[in-house]
Amino acid sequence: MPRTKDDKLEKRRRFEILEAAARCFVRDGFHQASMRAICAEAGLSAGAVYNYFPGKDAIIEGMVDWEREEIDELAAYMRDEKNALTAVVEGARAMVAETSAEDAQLYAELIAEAGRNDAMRARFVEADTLMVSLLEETIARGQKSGTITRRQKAPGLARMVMAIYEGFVGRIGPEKDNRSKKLADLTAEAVRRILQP
Amino acid sequence: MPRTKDDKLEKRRRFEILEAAARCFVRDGFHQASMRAICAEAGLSAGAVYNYFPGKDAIIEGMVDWEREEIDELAAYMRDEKNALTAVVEGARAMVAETSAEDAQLYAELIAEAGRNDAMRARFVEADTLMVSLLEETIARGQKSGTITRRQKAPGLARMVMAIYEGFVGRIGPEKDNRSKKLADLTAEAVRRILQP
DNA sequence: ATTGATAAAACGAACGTTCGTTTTATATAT
DNA sequence: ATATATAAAACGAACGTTCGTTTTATCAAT
Repeated sequence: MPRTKDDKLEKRRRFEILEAAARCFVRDGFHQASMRAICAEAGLSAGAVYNYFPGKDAIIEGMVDWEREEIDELAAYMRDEKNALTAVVEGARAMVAETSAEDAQLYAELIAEAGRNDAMRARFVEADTLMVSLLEETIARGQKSGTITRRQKAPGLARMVMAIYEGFVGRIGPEKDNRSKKLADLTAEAVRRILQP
Repeated sequence: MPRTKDDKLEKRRRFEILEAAARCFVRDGFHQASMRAICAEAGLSAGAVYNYFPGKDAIIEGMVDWEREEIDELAAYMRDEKNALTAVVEGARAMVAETSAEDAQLYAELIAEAGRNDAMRARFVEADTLMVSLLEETIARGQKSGTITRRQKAPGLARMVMAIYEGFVGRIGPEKDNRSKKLADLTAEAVRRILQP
């Protein structure tokens, strides 16, 4: 009898490879990290890794999808929070607070890559649009209930919030003071100033 | 008797090579752009290029210094403008308005590279610190004269402005609406909301 | 015995860089 | 003026390495 294929094992292996690759990418960048290094980090041989992914590009593309999961979590939180202003302000704070230096670096790599790799761009813009839509929706809700200013339309406000959030994530790198709580507080404060009536 | 060395030519050639390299880097990224492609783009042979730069790393590092020049221009404008609030708001607007899609892409590459290349990091942080200091100084001036809110200290406000500016530069990529005037207007509006009393 | 998973070795292609050579331009000597 | 000497500038083939990937051999489990 043949050895039976174990789906659980396959999922776990794929995830382990992606995690190992992420560590390599943070350290060396997408195109300086070698497949050899990724295989070594995953504790597997080249042949094994190529059984789980068709090539390096597929591994790189796998990095984008993690972002989607975070957005889904954020969406769940923001839709549960009744006060729309609080939802956006605390959502932004949490997103910055939960971003490690490694996450920020990987995110920077993704942005750079999305600018010139069509497959990555498509996935990245998709996630971005989802995020902006979520913000617009929540902000419009707040404008209706009066907790958020009506002096600017929701799409414009959403883009401001998005810029602030991404801008502060970008600042995790240069700021030597690594306590991201400070940055998260500033994020929340800035978003609140933008949105409050 | 020998031909004398032409300093003018040397400066110009170096600049031409950096410009050619920038086009390649925008198209392919720092580590996917080959020296061959850069040489071809510059219209020179490999040997010629290596007469002007010791290697690829030196060319990559040359990219950072352009940022410094922009900051110096901004500093000149902000120090001339008497109204500190106007200086910061319009400075931020101009910086976003004058950033092309190619500039934004190159900037994204720089950020990613600075995160893992020590030489680049040092140059990048230096420019970043200069920019934050300029903002702090101008904001403090505005707080003294009363055109800028005193509810938050200058360092915090400076970091908010910085995040907004960089956040909107980052949005040049994902936003399909390429007219950056819209983004520049949003930038100015957001900065004004953060700073006004 | 047969099948799938893994390891290890090997592949051609492309990389950054080097270096011996050729071309180009100019200052002097005739 | 012309010819010559000389250094700057550019060329481009070739180097050794390393890349992503493929092939081959071995192991473990049915």
